[in-house]
Amino acid sequence: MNLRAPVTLLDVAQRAGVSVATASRVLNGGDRVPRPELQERVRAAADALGYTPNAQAQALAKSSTNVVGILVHDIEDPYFAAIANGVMRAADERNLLVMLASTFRDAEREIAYLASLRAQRARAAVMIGSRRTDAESLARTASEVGSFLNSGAGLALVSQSGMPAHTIEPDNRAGAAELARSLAGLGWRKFGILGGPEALATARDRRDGFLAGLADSGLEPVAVEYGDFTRDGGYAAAEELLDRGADVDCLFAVNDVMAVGAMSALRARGIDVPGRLGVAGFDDIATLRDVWPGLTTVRLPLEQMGRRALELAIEGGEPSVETFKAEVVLRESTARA
Amino acid sequence: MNLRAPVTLLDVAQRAGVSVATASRVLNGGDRVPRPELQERVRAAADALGYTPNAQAQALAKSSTNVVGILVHDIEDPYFAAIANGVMRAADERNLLVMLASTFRDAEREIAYLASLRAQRARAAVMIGSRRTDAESLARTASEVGSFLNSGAGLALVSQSGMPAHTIEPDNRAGAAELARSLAGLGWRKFGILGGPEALATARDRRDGFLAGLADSGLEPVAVEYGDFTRDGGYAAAEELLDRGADVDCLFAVNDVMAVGAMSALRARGIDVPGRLGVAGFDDIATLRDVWPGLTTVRLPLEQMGRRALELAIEGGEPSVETFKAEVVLRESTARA
DNA sequence: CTGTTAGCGCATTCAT
DNA sequence: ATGAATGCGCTAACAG
Repeated sequence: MNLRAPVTLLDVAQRAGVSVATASRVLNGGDRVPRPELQERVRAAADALGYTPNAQAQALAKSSTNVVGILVHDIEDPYFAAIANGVMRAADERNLLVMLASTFRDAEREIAYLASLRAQRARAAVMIGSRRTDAESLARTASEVGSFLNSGAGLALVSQSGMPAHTIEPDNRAGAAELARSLAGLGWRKFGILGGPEALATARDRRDGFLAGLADSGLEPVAVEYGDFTRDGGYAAAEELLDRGADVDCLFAVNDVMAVGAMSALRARGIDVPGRLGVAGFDDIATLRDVWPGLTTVRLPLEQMGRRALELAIEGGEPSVETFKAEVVLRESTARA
Repeated sequence: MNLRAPVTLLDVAQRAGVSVATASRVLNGGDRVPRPELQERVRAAADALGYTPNAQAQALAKSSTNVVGILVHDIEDPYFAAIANGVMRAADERNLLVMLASTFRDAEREIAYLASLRAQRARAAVMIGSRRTDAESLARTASEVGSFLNSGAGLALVSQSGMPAHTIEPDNRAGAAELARSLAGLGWRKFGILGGPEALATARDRRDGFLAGLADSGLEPVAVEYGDFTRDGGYAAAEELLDRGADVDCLFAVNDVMAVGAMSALRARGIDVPGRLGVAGFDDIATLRDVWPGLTTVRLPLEQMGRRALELAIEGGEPSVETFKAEVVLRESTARA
């Protein structure tokens, strides 16, 4: 009740006329509990004084915390938000506190955050999103990942393989391949691919999968254009491709936000979708399910992937790899007249 | 390097042949630094051993942490994600670690999280989003807020007034009023309002502001329908309003996600926007800027609001109220033929 | 300038 | 069943 009055366990114990040990036992549980009468006395004293255990001290004493970390590239990107949401729900169910960091796609920042989590003695961490395959920074990240693991904490990565930790992989290749076959089945023939940065495994896999799917249908892309893995990247790539005068009838963007950017670019040029050009994306971002024409895409169980990642990170054990299937969702943006 | 080997400051000190105090001084800084030679010895020993300071112990020793908390209703909602992003950027600049909790709109959970932050001795916290004005739970929240503040931590609320802490308020009323006047100026006359839960101040203020703006133009709404503050809420409210056969020519949804839901409902019924019905929202969610027809809305400086909230929370001091202006953004969804 | 020492708040043996 | 004492890892006086 008083201003700035750090009430400690000792205060509570004294007011209740017991030892700190006893107070600790009733307020924390775990151990064999004291006699009912004492319990009440302690509890009464505790909230009379407005006692709040000092989590830092507890952590130090039992050398273990209940905090887990989440690393994402950008929490505003709905893809990451969805996965992070799954991690957070799972954490909440286990009474774990979450430290969330947005790395803004900066490898240095990411490494620094991981180190911070280690300093916090976090119980586990989940890293979401694929890293650029730049040899040097990848090595430095791997090194920090090693230290993290060695500290005894658990770790799981989503969409990033090659690290000695649990891995959750969306089946990007298979999903993209199936999408390609579905699109071909619909009658589309002249495909243009809007790829992401070559350094991102996720972007590469989706492109390659799509290519493989086309091949299955005896087709190959008319054009491939690359851009950032963002809305603006999709917009720019689409413009580029159009400027080059590529003779395409359907565009596949390696993720939904790029696809939406591309649709805006087409609209700006008065190109009707799907009338003159079909458009498809990947992810099935919930927030984008109401765009018009409805975007054909490949659905990923984002939230579940997040949940599972946390479970694996907490469980620890030998590194494992779990793949989550993707499912094609056909909507109006690729409907044939 | 070794598995599960908690390297402590003492280990480093011994290996460097100095005292823990010295080791602490060079590894942490702050104090006057020891002679260069010792510094190197300590640093060398530190990373030879792979030393990582124990943040818990540090916090306990200097009774202060560098963690701040963020409470949002739902991190998947782009509105919250945008504000949280601002908070996180500001935190990053100050080298503060962020604990993020999604309360899933559960008051109990929110209170529990605040208590956890207190237990963690968080330096400050930012609560985003307006709470339901349910008397009892509001009182309990207020109580926990009081405790939090009393613990010496800073606090700032975004979109929630009435608490004895710093407050960031978007100017919902003025923004909605200006939107109403703009729309009226465009020639729209028969307005339907898709309101949010009456218990949410944000939803109420926007509706009331819109009403006031209409009044300024000598108009009043033809119909008002309420729904959840979500995409589905907007969809349902729009259907409801249509089913009642309300004679409207323009719909105002109190936020963008509701507006987008409403647009889908209209589309499902073959109602052209803006041909037969205009539609407007509020927030100017970035992810929705590519919907078609482009959604007329009211832009809020979401990220800046988040940044400012953190600054205020960290600064502490007397509770203040800062209002952020909103700006009408006219797009195709309310264009008159 | 550097080393010694006493807490920080709590969990936990070990006695009683 | 309870209390006393020790240590968790580190910082901050206080000495030397």
